[in-house]
Amino acid sequence: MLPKAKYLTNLNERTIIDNSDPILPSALSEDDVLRLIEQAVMDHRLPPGTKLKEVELAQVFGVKRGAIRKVLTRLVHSRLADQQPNKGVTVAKPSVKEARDMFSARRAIECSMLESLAAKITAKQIKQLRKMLDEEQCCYQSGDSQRAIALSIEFHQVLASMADNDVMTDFLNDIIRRTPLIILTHLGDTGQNLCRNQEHDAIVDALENGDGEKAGRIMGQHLSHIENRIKEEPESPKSNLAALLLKVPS
Amino acid sequence: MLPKAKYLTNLNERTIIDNSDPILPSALSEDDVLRLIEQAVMDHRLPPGTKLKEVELAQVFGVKRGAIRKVLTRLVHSRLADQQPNKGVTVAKPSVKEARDMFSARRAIECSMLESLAAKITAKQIKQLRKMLDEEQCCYQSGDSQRAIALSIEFHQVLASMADNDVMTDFLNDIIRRTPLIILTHLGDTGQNLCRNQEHDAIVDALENGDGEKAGRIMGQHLSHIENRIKEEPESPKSNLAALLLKVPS
DNA sequence: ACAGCAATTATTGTTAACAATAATCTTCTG
DNA sequence: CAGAAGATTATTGTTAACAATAATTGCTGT
Repeated sequence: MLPKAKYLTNLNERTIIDNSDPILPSALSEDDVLRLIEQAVMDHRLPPGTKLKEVELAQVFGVKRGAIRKVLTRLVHSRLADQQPNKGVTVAKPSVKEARDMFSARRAIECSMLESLAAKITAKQIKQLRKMLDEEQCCYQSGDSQRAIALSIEFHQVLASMADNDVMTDFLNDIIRRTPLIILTHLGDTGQNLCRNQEHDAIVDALENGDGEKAGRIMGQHLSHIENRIKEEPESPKSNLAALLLKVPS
Repeated sequence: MLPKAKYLTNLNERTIIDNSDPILPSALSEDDVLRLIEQAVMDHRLPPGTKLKEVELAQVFGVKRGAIRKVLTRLVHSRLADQQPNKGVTVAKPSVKEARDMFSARRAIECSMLESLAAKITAKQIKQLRKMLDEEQCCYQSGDSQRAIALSIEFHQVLASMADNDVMTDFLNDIIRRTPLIILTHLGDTGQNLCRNQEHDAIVDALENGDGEKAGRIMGQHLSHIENRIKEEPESPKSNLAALLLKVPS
């Protein structure tokens, strides 16, 4: 028998990115690896709680363990993953409190950004935003909901970049990257789109009229709508477990 | 001649924490080292632009280089330090834009927190806040301005912890840790206290009355006052240099 | 003197081997 | 068979040696 293949030994049945061929298109940089993992988390391909083993990841991406180690450190620092000493790192499972805090933070940041943006937004930027929303609508109607959701998220990020506050933008992007984890752990992978398109439209309308206060108010409601859909849901694991355990033989 | 001392070889004249004796009270943990460096930055003992050499730090703290390496990574990630590949890491020098963005972010976050805090703050917490402010005032009058400034900063942090939003609190603490760098690079080490005590008092008053909107408004003004003192100042290095170089012999 | 160049030193970056810990499997005994 | 004790394997954590790069020094010729 031949020895095991060099790159794909020891993989679970769930591979993270792609296991069709030995993944070495060239050397993957540390940033590349980080982005690939982040994207996998955001795309729900890497569910909360998944163990991220160092050697396995190193083999998958064809990099040294040290590189993976640094990437994991960064993931932990941005709270996309949890680390327990000597036990490894797993993709994070945000609590409901954390979810609530994150939405509250988003409201504060995004409303503030909209108010400053309304005062300086250009016609060209309005046009760009409308184009994005049109494209998103197209994707929904043509059934490409994966891309539609991505565009819906990107809408918020583009707004942030237009507001031109790097500190807030970084923070917001951190939160946005963590939101899919909330959805997945507290709502399940129902695949429903989470942004209401007409609210995005209304935000752009308010911005066009220079009404930052109104834009902020709509954004606040918009985020609350998303948050409420999550808060309604019971905390699945515990309740399920309890229901199973307490089932008395009748 | 004896060989060089084991722990204090190769140190610059500016030692970072203390060079009075070989610093090995026991093993310093990674977190300890991080906190010591952060504190040194916040206390203006480690001015912006200072190079943080790995081996030197390792000797100072009596830890391995690998540990320092991880600490530096964390400092860079929280933007207290800048890293250039193959050139090492230096204490960060925030730009004026970054300073402006940071204050804007602080306004958004702290105002939002105050509004939610006002709705739920307890009499006991009010008492705790007033006690802090009294103590701060005492320190000023007794000349212990170092401690007074620390208390002034802590006031903001305690407000955040009372608001009980972990996501915002983490973010705010990051920003607060970075503010001393702004002060130092754009205003110089004038040692003036940067928070107006009477504004802190007014914030507590508004909180006690449950008037979150007013508390937030005062906080916004309060932060603007601090920010303006910085923005007034010209960007020292460039302008000074130009003034010196362009001085024509008359 | 001083610009250019080579050699040296200093500093950061990487890696493979080792150590420590946790998880899993085996065996043994009641 | 249950379950504890021990052995084995798997995984994470640390370190010292090496490599790569940048900064410094010293030299040389004009």
